[in-house]
Amino acid sequence: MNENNSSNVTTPPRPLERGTGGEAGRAASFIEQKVINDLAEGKNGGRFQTRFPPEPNGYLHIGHAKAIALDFGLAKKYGGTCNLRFDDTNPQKEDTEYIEAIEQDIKWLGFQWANVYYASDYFQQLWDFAVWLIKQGRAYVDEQTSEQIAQQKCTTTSPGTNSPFRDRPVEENLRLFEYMNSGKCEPGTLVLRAKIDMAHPNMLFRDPLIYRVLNIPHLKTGNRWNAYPMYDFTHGQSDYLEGVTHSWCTLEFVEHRPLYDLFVTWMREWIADCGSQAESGSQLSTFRSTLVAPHLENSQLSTYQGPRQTEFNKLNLNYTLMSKRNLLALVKNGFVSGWDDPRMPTICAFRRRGYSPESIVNFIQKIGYTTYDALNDFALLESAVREDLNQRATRVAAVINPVKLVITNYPEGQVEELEAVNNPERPEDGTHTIEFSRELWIERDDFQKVAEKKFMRLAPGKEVRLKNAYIIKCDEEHPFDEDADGNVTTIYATYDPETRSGLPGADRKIKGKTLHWLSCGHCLPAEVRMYERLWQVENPRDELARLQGEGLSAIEAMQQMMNPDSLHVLQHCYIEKFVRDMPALTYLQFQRIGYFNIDTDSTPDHLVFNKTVGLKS
RNA sequence: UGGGCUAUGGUGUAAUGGUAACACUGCAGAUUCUGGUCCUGCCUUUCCUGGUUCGAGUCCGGGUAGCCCAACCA
Repeated sequence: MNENNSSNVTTPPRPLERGTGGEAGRAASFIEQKVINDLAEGKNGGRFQTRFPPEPNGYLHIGHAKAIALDFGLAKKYGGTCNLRFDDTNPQKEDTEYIEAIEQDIKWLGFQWANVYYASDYFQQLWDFAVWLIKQGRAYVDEQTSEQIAQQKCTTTSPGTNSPFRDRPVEENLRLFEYMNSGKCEPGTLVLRAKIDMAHPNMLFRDPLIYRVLNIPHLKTGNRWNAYPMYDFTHGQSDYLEGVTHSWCTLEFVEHRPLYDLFVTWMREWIADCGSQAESGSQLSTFRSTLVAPHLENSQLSTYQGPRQTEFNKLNLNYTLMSKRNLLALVKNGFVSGWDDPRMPTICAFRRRGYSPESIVNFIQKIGYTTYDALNDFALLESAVREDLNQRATRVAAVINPVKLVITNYPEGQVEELEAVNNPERPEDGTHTIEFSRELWIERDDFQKVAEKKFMRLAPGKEVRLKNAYIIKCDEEHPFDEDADGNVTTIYATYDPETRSGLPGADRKIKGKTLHWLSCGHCLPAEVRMYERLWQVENPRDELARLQGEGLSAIEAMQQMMNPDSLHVLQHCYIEKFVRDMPALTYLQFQRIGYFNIDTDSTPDHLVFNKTVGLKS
């Protein structure tokens, strides 16, 4: 190999500002402002703790990246801690596959958790708390069907009515709650409900279900539990038990906040009550430190004011469907090749597609955090990825729609080694060698039999420069061969030996542009996968709802919205030998075409590339 | 026929009662051995309506529009 070949073919990640907003010139979001204020006021003794709480029921998508950048990003920026907590309260949808993928994606994005917790870690405390609520007369076992319960909750516009089981005696409630968890209780027959207000304007307060029977083994707790707590009865309490100070979530949870606060308040009462029944002060202290935020010092516990939920707008992107449920349907129905199909909005898909983690995080910074339900233009994301890849991608020549070009005055059998810059944005990345010879591949699009008005590339009698090589001129007498259908099969040109890049004669100015090219005898065949948007409608979320409202199934609606041309596999492409042994996911720029990366399917004997995003044109 | 949240150029975001700005998109130009990058310029903005105030995008009232809530999902 040539000495010029640079050793750092894969460009190392640039050091990057990881703060969430607040960089020079950028105002802090309202969320960040609250953190700044809380810390300035010395709330929670100056302690600051967040959590990222995914349910392990699917892969993370770019919407999660927005939450991740906030939860982890602000914790890091302001000296707090962020824990990863799996909200694993529904064993019917959860899988360890997802747990591993979620951890991998968070790390890939460049963030670190302090601890990994599971909501299921607190099942015992939640159970004990529920028992206490029953004893307090604040919870009861209902044995109506879900339809009956729904009917009694009534509609958003009119008050509900009480369950006939609302005033069941405490002893009976305790017995039935125990039975719910026995494994003998038929799922769907009994639920535990909090006794609040069936006429409350907030539907969530109409005696919410807090425990249901599933009789399904749990990833973490196995067969220990058969009755499982619901989200609203778990989330705030988990935050509290962990010592979370700032609990951030998306806007659809705004009306959950009063319930969140209520259950946290009740839990404080329960803990205080347990404490008052303890026999001595030291036991109380022991009890508190075991139960509440075990990692916290007593002094930190004493200043802990409890978690505060704040909501921000989730990420919506045009031409993108984000909900995990629908992404799962795409995978299950084979509409895409998997969770990491490069057309998916998942983190793993963006990784495979060639997006850098920095570009995703930068995009998140740019769109910010507000309480407005925005629909972001995908161009904002593409601009972020181009900005980052322009700095780091290794430039190579690839011809994706080849046509043969013969340099008629170049000696047959002669081969020259020329120098190509790896990245003009980073001279320190060095150069590599390319071969020039009589027969070359160029892009079919770079030649026109009769040049259009603004066409500045190759055409009969016209001059262009071949990148890093010579100025050539297309023959006027016999410029090309064509087949019976008029397709050009070979183009003929002559080169000007004085104009080789680096020679004095190379400075000659010509009208034509600079073309990329490959020597036929010195390049490799390649498969290139070109992607377009998966959806043809700008707002798939709303359109899906609309079509389903018209009676279509989700599958039918998705088929109707899907872009039939979202994937083009180009089998007969050529690329420089330079890339042959580069690792999968290497960031590349195919000069004059776009940013590409090496697919995870690629092998040295069968190179496969994904189009990340095109160059601006 | 209830409750909650929201409204600033085509898109997103800022302006914390005091000159409406930044990025993206689009258009035009300059430079260019990538029709890329870099550089220059341009286009386009406070939902409506009352009020408070010396002064309102910002505060208040009334409209209008959009989103969320009637899962044994999270």
